[in-house]
Amino acid sequence: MTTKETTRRSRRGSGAITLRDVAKLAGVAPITASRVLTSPERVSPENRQKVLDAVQRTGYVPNRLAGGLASARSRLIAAVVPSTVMSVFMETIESLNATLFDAGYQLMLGQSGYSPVREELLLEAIIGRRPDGIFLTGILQQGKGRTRLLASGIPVVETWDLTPNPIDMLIGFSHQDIGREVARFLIGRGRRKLGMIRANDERAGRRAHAYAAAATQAGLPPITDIDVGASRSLKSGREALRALLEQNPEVDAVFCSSDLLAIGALTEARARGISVPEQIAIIGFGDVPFVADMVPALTTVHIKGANIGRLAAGHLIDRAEGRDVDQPVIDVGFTIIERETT
Amino acid sequence: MTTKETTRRSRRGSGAITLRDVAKLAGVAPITASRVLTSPERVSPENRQKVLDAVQRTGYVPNRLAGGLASARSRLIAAVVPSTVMSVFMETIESLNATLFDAGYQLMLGQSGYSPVREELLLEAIIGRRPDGIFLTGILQQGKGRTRLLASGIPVVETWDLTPNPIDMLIGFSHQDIGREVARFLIGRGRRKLGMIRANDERAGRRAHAYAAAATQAGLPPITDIDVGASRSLKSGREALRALLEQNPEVDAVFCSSDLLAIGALTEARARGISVPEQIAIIGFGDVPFVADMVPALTTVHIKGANIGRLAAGHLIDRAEGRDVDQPVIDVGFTIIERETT
DNA sequence: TTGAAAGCGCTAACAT
DNA sequence: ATGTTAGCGCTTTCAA
Repeated sequence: MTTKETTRRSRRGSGAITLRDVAKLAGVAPITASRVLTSPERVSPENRQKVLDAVQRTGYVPNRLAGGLASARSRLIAAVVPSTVMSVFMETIESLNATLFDAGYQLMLGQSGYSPVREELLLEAIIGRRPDGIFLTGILQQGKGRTRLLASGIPVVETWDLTPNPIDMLIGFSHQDIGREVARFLIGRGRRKLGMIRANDERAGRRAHAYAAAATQAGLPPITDIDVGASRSLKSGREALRALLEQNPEVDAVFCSSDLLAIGALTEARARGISVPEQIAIIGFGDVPFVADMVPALTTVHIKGANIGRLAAGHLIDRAEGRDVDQPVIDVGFTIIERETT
Repeated sequence: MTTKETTRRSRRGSGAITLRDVAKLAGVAPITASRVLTSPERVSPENRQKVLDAVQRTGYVPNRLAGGLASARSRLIAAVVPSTVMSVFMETIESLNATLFDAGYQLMLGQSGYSPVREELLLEAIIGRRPDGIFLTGILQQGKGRTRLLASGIPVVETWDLTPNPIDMLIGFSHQDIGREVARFLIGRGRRKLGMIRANDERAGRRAHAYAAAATQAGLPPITDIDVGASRSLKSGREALRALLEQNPEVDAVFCSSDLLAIGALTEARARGISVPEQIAIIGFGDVPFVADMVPALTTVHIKGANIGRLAAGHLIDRAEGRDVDQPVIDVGFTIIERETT
């Protein structure tokens, strides 16, 4: 009775039920209760039942902050995306999240907003949470962010791109190949005056370069390239087609850096009575869910976004659980889906 | 020299730089280093500088798991959305996330996938992380989830709906009012045979009911209601319009439960040579970014999604920091934006 | 203004 | 199979 185990302490704490409470109620040591929840097979059926009953009765929900701190495994995965609204990446995030959740991991979402400054801050915030893995949309070439990530030792998977020197794991495809193949595709269908409408992000830039190079290599005149800046809206697609036609009225094919821009171009073409694909062929990028069912259905470059998410989740989980990843770099490729606009 | 401070312990720990390391390097106590990072004004300029230097030199990133555990403030906010792909909620999530990030909070994203079972599991996983606040898309009527949330004591904001008995805070609008006003809007423009195309979610159901009731009340024949199930694709919008016309060839106005369904209906109408708005008026819901610039531009119900996110973040942060929220329930309303399809 | 001590709630390590 | 002990890395409390 003079022992201190019933002593008031209580100047801190959230007041929530703890593992201690559960263990006390079940009449076992805290570690036994802990084992019931993490490796039930290592506890006798009787004790297991007692603990589970206590959990039920108290409505106990384990504090993963504490668990993560003690075990150095947060079961948190962080994902960085440039943007979430109408973004081609969300399919990837959705499957990433679903796969992670089923394996007992939680997703933290960060938006870099296409800004390097913000990305820097974001990475610091992320590392502070000690996630078991980090998912990056795109790749991270040199810079402070890359250094920090490397130093953190946290498993990283870069995606939606390819690079000879990934930080760690990589699941993507070649933007250069896409640009080249789209050019060949259009040329193969008799197009000769190629145009491009694109947002000014780095990946779209690489697609554009390869596209232009392939055109030149085929002996065509230089492509007409319209940069819409940061905006990826349907509206800027419309405006861009207008600008494109002004610069080069003879253009007979346009590669757009996103489906939304392509729909904008398509809309503008229709508004001007330009027939697609007869006078102008239009091809998008991303194959967002609804472009297949429009009239005319959009020809576009399909990326298996959900697949990227699933693979990335698998890799990250493997690494988090100490398993080796046999194929740390995967090229998931792409497909040009021909529909009615080419 | 016989003190234990230099004793090897090292059987645990992640090996990362800790506050201890920084403090040692700066020649101060850990708590002083801690203060530099949380309340710098309480530390002398000299010590402050020494600590900041040490942070720089070591590349120290505070472990927020440990901080959260010690302070009972995780600076984590959890958000539950039904889906992320092409979803009208993403604008809300984006502004929620941005506002939270600027205030030093991190967002955890959970997908309920429109399934109550999954939602249940998700809530348990979320509560386990001890977030400082929870953002819910939609409202949570009775059920285990609601009970658990209430029991957790975590601040909750429900959104995108209204209810007389919110769990805690609420930022939304009335789906019933929308249904009624859309009906009145169409009737006011001379439409008499109203149709509805909708996904089978509960909120769309309430809009549909009010819409139907308003039609009946105005002395119109019963509306024709097409349920597309769980699918919200453009394709199902097309199929739905087909079904609608089969059931009721005379229909002269269609209210769709999402913009994507509306675009589907629009597409099908065009494919069949039905002129919009002359023969059929079409109105959507959500006002996703690009429907304003299509041809024809879609008439739709606009919700200030970004506003909901910002307000919700503000409320959650206020509550997390112990401030009172003077307007825990906010009706952000809606606007019918008339464009070219009505 | 600074620091020592004592935890936050959990789990790894080492017994038994 | 179960328990004891000692932390994880930080912050609160209390004292100087």
